Order: sequence, then structure tokens, then C-alpha cells
Amino acid sequence: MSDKHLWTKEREIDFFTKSLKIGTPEQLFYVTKDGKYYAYWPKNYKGVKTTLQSRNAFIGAYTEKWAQEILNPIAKELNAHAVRNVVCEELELIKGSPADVAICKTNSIFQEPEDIIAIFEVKMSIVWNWELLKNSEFSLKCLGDYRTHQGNPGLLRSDTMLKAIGKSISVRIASLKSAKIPIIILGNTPITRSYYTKVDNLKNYGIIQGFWSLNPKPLDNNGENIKSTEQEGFMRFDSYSEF
DNA sequence: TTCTTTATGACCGGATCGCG
DNA sequence: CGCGATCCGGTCATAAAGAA
Repeated sequence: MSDKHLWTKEREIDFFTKSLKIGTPEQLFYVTKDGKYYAYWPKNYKGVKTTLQSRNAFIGAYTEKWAQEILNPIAKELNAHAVRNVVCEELELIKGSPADVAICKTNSIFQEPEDIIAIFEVKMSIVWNWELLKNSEFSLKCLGDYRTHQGNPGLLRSDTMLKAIGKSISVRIASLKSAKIPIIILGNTPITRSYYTKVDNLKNYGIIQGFWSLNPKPLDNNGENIKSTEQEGFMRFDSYSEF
């Protein structure tokens, strides 16, 4: 399923379809005053709004699992495993704040620095806006890309970037043994212009080897969006083979 | 000891503010 | 007005602290 394709609208439909089996529509969508179910508040929405929090854990778990599945074939080629929630005390990756996904020589949650080949931090959101239609069955209607709603998904949020940078530095300074382990941030959105030179510098300094977006077409109607920064600190991948 | 309460932090998105 | 940076917050999981 996720072996051929990167992040697309179909992923988000799949997320909502699967999540609706274990959660309620009210946990996953905003309800407007006229009874419509929206993933995000549209930009032109007027009226009383709330901030949905109950979806956060769902999307976090889904994207980390998806990232693990997409990395696993690559890990296999290296004769290794893509493992979720990796704990490595020496790198300050503890139970409450593990590595989202890591490629490791052994298939265990607990790892020694020597056995970790690469660390991946997953920072992905719902990118498009969706309306849940309740007919006989549930169906989902795409209302537009992230320019049309009020949310700021994934790596477009500055504090998401700061969080990723902070955690990576935490690993780097926890132990010298992290020095040889690449750290990659996986997202499904572009990054803002204000981080272009920063991600390149982070790469050149050897702190974070890349901010990679796995969303080939984050904008509808062929909207302009960045392919990569000058030094490739940020890169957008357009196909699985390229990835 | 065992049960209950409080504290902490991760998750991600809206609100607000400042700046052009 | 629009954008980005920062701040705030609901929910959940876990753990520490307190009560019985």
C-alpha cells in the first residue's frame, strides 16, 4: 500500500477512514454551526471556533507508522530494520521522548548507539482540508490545499521546526557517539523561506542531514512550491524511487 | 502496600502580536 | 492585509507524589 507512493490525498483519506473506525467524527473533525464536519477551519469561516486537540494523537500515530512502513524496504536493503519509538539512553532518547523511527541493525526498541544507522523524526500533519459527508456511508470531499484553511500544517509551523532542531541538538550533545548517526526530519509540507539558509547550515554543520518532504504535490493547481534549498538541507521527493 | 491525585511533556492547531 | 514567530491549550499517557 505505502510501498509505491509517497504522501498524497489518498493517504489522508485513508487516515480518516481508518481513524473513524476507532474514533468518533467529533474527535477528528470540527463541527460548524450549520452541522458540517471540517478537518480545518476554512479561511473564510466566521463564527465561534474551537481548537481541536483530540485528533493530534491519531495523526501522530498514523504518520509514524506510515513512515516506518515506507522506510522498512530501504532498511531491508541495508540488512537492517525500521523500528518505531526507539529508546537509546546514551543519546537521551528515553521512553517519554524516543526516536520516532530509526533504521537499526537489530529489530528491538532498545538500541545501542553503534547499532543505529539513521534516526528519523516524523513531523507530518493533515495537509489538505476535508469535509466529512454523512450519507449512507461516510465519504470525504477535499475542500482545498493548506492555503485555503487556517491551519499551518507540519514543517510550515515555526515551532515544529524549532522542536525538530532542538531534539536533534539534544541527541548530538548527549553523546559523542551520535556523531556518525544521520538525523533526518520527515515531513509532508514545504518549509517557510525563513528556514532555507538555516536548514542548509544545519546540514553543513552536521547537525541535521536533511528536512525531507514526502509530499510531491502539496498544492493544488500546480501551485509553486520549493523542490530543494541550495545546499539541499530541504528536499522534496516526487516519487518513491527518488526517495 | 495500594489507590488516588497531581505533575509533566508530547501531540498538533488556533489566537495573537509585530512587522513589512 | 498577510505572513511568520510565538504563545496558548485540549487530550492523552506516564510517572511521581500524596493519601489511606
